[in-house]
Amino acid sequence: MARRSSAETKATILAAARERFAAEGYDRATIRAIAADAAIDPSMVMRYFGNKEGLFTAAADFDLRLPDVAALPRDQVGTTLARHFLLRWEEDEGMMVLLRTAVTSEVAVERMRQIMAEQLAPVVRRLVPDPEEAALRMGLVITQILGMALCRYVLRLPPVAALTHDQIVTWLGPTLQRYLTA
Amino acid sequence: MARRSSAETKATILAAARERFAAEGYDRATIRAIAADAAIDPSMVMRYFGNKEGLFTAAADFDLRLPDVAALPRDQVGTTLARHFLLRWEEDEGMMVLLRTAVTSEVAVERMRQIMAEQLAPVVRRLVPDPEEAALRMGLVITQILGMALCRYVLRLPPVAALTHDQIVTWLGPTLQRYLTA
DNA sequence: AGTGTAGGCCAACGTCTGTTGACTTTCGGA
DNA sequence: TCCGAAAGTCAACAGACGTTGGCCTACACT
Repeated sequence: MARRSSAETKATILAAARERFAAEGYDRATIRAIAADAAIDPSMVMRYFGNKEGLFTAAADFDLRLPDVAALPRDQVGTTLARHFLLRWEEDEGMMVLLRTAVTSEVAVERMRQIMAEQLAPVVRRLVPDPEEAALRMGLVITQILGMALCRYVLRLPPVAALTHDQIVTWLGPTLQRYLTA
Repeated sequence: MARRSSAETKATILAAARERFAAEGYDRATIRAIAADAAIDPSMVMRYFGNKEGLFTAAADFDLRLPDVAALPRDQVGTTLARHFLLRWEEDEGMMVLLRTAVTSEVAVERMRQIMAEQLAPVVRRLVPDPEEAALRMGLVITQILGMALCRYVLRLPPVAALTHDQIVTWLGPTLQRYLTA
């Protein structure tokens, strides 16, 4: 049996962890199950990631890859942002990991605040110079974005899951536009 | 030691369960902890509610108490709904129970779908007669409402938690108005 | 060929969980 | 006064979990 390299195994475990955390949340995603998915012994997970929290931290790391919306025509900010987040949710499991786990784990909430502050806040601040108002605007935007993600990908509420990409962009775009520029 | 009646004990357990489920979610809210809060033996919980799922079902039962928005002036639907949900979130722990647990438990999701269908759908359908369009409108509304509740009460994101009631009504009202009537 | 080391496995630990059944205590009605 | 049902306690079960330490084994380098 060919033996895997350290880096390969680590990547395999991480991929399995991301899937499990995204699908089941922190508590129900057991190390034993993740190890089984990766076709490895549970003790290897500990070797590479220290403990469960370490594994989670590695699995919940991601980049929003936000475009510089301040460079766009001002009236396209809302729809552009809506479309961007929609694609991002569907291609990066890390975002789902964080949303699912943040509800039960204080560590995950802290990580979410951090990502907001580091990745979303600077972009918003380029649109809204006043810091206090920028915080307000960002807060409103995040409620609508996370609300859509929650209902569509986590809860899978039928009327929301049935929406097409174009419908979502058409309806959420103006909302985000108003929250940011009105 | 004065002995409690069956109904009293059951109510005490239920109150403790609601608090624990709302604060910690389904998995972390243990029967032992709930029983301790109610100053009772864990086995009594089983006696009164059968099993953990039965206890949860009882704790997650609640009424949205939606007003008949179709009777209002049409342009006040959005703000009225925003204000109503805001108050409802803050006075009924049952809603928090369901939101927190729905993220990890399929049973809770099913219950949430049911409440939407039974309590929210009829109200929306009085505003939007066409059933297919009513489903679309309701879906949009629920994303914004749950998104706000998630960010404010569960994740406690600072910019969202800092909002006043009036700010929320002022900003979310027009959004809901557009989702329902535009 | 020999050997050190990195990758991997196995068995077990202590703890916590939901759940069960048998036992004890209280109290209201015949 | 007695007695049976109701309210409550106690101890234990079986399973799952995160985590640990010891042991094996294949491979690269001398």
